[in-house]
Amino acid sequence: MLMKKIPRSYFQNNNVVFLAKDLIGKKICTYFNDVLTSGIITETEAYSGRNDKACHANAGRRTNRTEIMYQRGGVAYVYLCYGIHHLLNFVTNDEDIADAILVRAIEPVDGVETMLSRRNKRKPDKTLTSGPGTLSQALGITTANYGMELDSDHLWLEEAPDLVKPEDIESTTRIGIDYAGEDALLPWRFYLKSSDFVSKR
DNA sequence: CTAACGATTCGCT
DNA sequence: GCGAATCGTTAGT
Repeated sequence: MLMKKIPRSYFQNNNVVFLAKDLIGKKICTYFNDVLTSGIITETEAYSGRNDKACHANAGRRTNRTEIMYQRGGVAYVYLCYGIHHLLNFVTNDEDIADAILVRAIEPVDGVETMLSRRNKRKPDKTLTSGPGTLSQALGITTANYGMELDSDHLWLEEAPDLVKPEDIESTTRIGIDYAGEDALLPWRFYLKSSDFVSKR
């Protein structure tokens, strides 16, 4: 099935919360070492560079790590969490506005054998890609892909294969950001209700 | 230079 | 349910 690649301009939308929800159901693909792996995005979280204490680049915070978030939307922000997990984000909005979307879960589609191998697993189940660290591992994404364009030959997104209606999507508070104070209450996490591949209910 | 810690995961109880 | 794993980033001395 031939699907249309999503252009980088898609990520330049100025509403990161809208985009985080809109990304549910879309397909993310990687092509490393002549192997295609892909999955349907089932869970995301929005982070706003302005007025969001949970965001690494909140209030103009500019470091080597967050620098990529200030680029024009359409590139990857990958960072190492707990010294172990590589977490994948999509940089969105315009230049100098450090919005990003964390991909928290996908439903495997192509290259399941490769994903199993990368994850050191024998059989596919919901633990294969239902979490921000595990899906990155399954797709072969590491901090080496920091700054990679999201319409490149190695990492790209495709239009949703199936229609996802607004009522198919649940919105809740974001995970693991208790340090953000009142911003931890924002309903900026989205997931596909019908999917088994969701990190937490 | 030093120390604390994290947008997590896994194994063990 | 709890705690270890593990290291780059960050802020403070």
